[in-house]
Formats: sequence, C-alpha cells, structure tokens
Amino acid sequence: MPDIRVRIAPSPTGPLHIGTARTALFNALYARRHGGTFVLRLEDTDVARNTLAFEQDILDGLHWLGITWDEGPDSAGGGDRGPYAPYRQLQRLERHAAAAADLLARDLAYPCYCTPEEMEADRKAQEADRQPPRYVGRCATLTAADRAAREAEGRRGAVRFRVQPGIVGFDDAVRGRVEFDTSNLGGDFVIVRADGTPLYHFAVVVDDAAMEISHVIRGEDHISNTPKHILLFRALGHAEPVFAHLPLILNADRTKMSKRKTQTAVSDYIAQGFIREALVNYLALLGWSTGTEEEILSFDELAARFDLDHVQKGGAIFDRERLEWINGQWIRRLDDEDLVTRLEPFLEAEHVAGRIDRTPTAEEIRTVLPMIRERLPTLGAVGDLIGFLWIDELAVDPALIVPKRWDAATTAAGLIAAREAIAAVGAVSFESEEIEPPLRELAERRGWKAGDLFMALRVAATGRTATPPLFDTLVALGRERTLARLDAAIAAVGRLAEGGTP
RNA sequence: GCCCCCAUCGUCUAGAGGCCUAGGACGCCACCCUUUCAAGGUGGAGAUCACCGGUUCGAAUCCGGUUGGGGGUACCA
Repeated sequence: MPDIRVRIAPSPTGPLHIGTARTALFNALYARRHGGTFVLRLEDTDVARNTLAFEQDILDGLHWLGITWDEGPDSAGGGDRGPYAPYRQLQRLERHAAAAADLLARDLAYPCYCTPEEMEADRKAQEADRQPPRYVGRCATLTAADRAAREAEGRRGAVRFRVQPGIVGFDDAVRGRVEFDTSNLGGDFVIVRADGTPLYHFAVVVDDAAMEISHVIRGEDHISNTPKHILLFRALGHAEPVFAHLPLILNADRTKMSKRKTQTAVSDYIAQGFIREALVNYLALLGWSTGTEEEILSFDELAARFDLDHVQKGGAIFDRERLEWINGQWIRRLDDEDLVTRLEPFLEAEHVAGRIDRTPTAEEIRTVLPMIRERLPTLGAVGDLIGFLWIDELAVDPALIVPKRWDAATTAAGLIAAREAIAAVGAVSFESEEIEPPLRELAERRGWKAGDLFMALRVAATGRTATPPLFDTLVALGRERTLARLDAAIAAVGRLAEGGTP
C-alpha cells in the first residue's frame, strides 16, 4: 500500500473558518491514526482576494488548535518545509502551466477565445430555453489557423478541458459509490484563465498529483466537483486518490454554515475564551463519533480512535451550547498553572476595556482558581464572574442589596451587625472558617434566615446576586475592602430606608 | 431547471436484520446537595427511527418510490 498522504488546502481569502479547521482536524487525525503525512498547502491563486493577514490568521489558528503539519509553510509569507516544496500554489504556476501545455499538446484541452459577452449571451439563451447552463463549445473545433488569427489580433485564450461523454464514478470513503454522467458537467470547463493563472479545479489536481496525495478528505460541497477532478487526474496520467467527503457544518436553519448566520471565524471563538482542547474535541465529534459513549477526548485520544467509517453522512448543525459544555469540561481538567496562564490575557483585556481597574497578578488569579474553575463556561466569562475583585470604586444598586424577603431597614440593621462581626475577625485570621460561624450565629440570634443575610452581604460586597461562595469571596476581597464596601452599602441602604420605606 | 448528496429525540449522535418497549450526551424540567451561582448526583419529558410500498418468520437497519432538506451548477475557492 502506498504511503498515506493527506492535506488541507485553505485559501487565504478570509480568516480561518470553523469548517476549514474541522477539515484540517479530520485530515490530521487520519494521518496521525495511520502513520501518514499531513500536508498544508496554500491555495492562493485568487490573487484579488488573498491577503497576508488572512494567511497569518489561518496558520496561527491551526497552530493554536494544536494541529501540526508535516509539510508546508511554517509561517505567513514563507518557510516552506518538505520534499514537495513549494507549498503555495502561486509558486507552482510553472507546474500548472506545464501541465496545461501538456494537455494542450495532446489536444485534451484547447484555447478558448469566447468573450464574457458571448458567454453571457449563451447563458441567457439557455436560461430562456430552460436548459441547464453549459459551455456551447464554440472554440472546441477551432483550427490552428483560426487560433493563430485570434492570437494575431492580440487575443489571449483561456484553456478549456475537453469533457468526453461517459460515466465517471468513485468509491467515496464515507458515502460509497457515487457516479456522474459527464454530460451534466456543464461542458468543457476552463482550467486556465486568459491571464494564464490556473483555476482551483486544475491547480488542486495538478498539485495533489505532484504531492502524491493519497486521500482527499474534504467537505461535501466538493462532491460535485469530484468528477472534474477525476477526469483531470486521468488526463494527467496520475492515479486518482481516495475521496472522502465530510458532512457540512450547518447553521441553525440547516443551510451551509455561513458568517451571516453563525460565527465562523476560529479567532472569534479564541477571543471568547474557548480553549483548544474543547474546540478540537467538539469539532471532531461534529460529523464523526467514536462509536462508543466516550465524548471528552484529547487530540491523542481522538487520533487513536479516528476512522472514516464512523463519519456521519448528514450535515451537522453547529451547536454552541454543546461547545460551551465541552469547554467547561476541559477548563475543569486544566491544571492550575495552565489555567492561570490562559486566564491572564482575558483579565488583561478586561483591564484594557476599563471593566476592571487593574490586571491581577498570576498569584492573585491562582488563589481565586478554586472558586471560579467550575463556574467558567469560557475563559471570557472570568470578568463577569469575579471582576468585582479588581474594581476600586464598586457601584452597587442599593435596591439590589435588599433581599427579597427583607425591607431596607432590616437590611441596614443586618449589614451593620454583620459588619461588626466581620470586623471582629482579625486581619491575620481573615479566613472563611473564621468569618462564617459568627455570621450564622448572628442570623440565628436575630431570627434571620442565614441565606437572606448572606445575600445582602453578597450584593453589598460584589454588586451581584450570583457570585462564587460568599466567604471565599470576602477573603479574596480582603478585610479592609470588605469593610469599606459594607460601610458604603450601609450608608446607601440607610438612605433607602429613610427615603422609601414606611 | 439540471446533477449529486442526505434523512434516528429541539441539537450532536449510538445503531451494520432479532440484544430496540431505540441507548448516550447537550439543552430543558423536577428533586437532592446548598448562602447565591455553578459543579455534582438522581429522576423526568422528549424520536409512530420523514412517508409509502416491498424483501424477510422478523427492518431504524436491505430494496424501490415519494416527500423534505442540503450542496453543486463561474475565466471563485
């Protein structure tokens, strides 16, 4: 059996797309599982839409996901590595041109001088006739003299590949036998533009052949292109690879995932605090399953189980809620040092955005880890969760401090008594085990429900009704700041009691 | 229009003729735990396996058709 060589061939015409990332992942998993080689090739022939920034984003995103390739560009703009270099289509133009020349020489392809206007007229006529659009073959039978005449006029022809009648079929690794009648391919198709640059269908085949790609694992949207590719492989005298078409990732309305309806840029998910382990885990399970009930799996665990047989045929809706759940699962599995490191940029961002007054130190983050780890669906949720720790002047809505079952006067009294109890706890022994008992006693003595007292304290100290455990939170805040916030709350609720309560 | 692909709880899926009165997970709802929020635990609702025919002693699983959905139909990738 020949070596297994797979590839991902993104085009830098946009930021790394979730769908591209999943295709890359499936290829990487397949290569890893079978000891094959994973190649990254940049399809940068669409010069008008390519940018170096997008190239950077794609490479960075793939790296971030932990997807590594054995051959291909290492960095944006350069760094090709591997025996089949270059791995950028733009640098392979001579090879495409040579292949086209070869096809031309063997009359498997021919120059086409049709103008856009002619093409448009053809299309309209076909539409009016209710015929499927196809190239009419105007230039298919031009003689050498005809061509010479046009060239003499300075006209440059595009290159069209001759499509012969017949059936083209292939055994898709996920779908089984698929066959197409070549008469439905739309006639002879263009493989090289008039400006000499190759079209995707042509470049991809020339390069896959040259790079000895053995398995083409790609999205289902390429299924109808496959017969063209096969015809090209055959014309080039190269054995065709095994094709495996992955189900599409869908919007909630079951249409192909698109930017308009779903977030599609991997960088967006990174920015929101999804972690690589979760994204990889989730994406792997979108359209594939282990066949067992395992679901929280690392890249290595996925690779050990990956196979094309369990790839789903139907499209899969991208379910962000499930992604969040998996993300939470992975956040809980991270060790302290790791989590702190990953949290830092998000806290930094909170600071930059002005939502907190300073960026906490790694040590500060570490101490607070036990109380936030199980409450983070994403890293980005950290600011909302405990940002109040690093705000100097906390603005608290006095009305919010008053528990549902209490009035303002009771709340003021409760806060005053609680402040006293908390103040009695020394600075050195300001631990939750020291703070909790006296407050429970206080509630007991006054006939208050502990929960109500605690809620008043919680809101007074944090400004929110949902927080990590109260006493740990107060400890994290520190004795002085806790007392200061209580004083401010007592004053505010006191005013509320005088003003609004009978 | 034409070609191709697909079809199991709302969602991701298990299921390769009898183990299925269809399993798991997310989400949802209860309850337990509990100072709030999470996490965790327990339980529940939720799928006439799109529909109709066939094959078979027996079909979610095989075959045909229908319907529905999706993708492709460029000198885009």
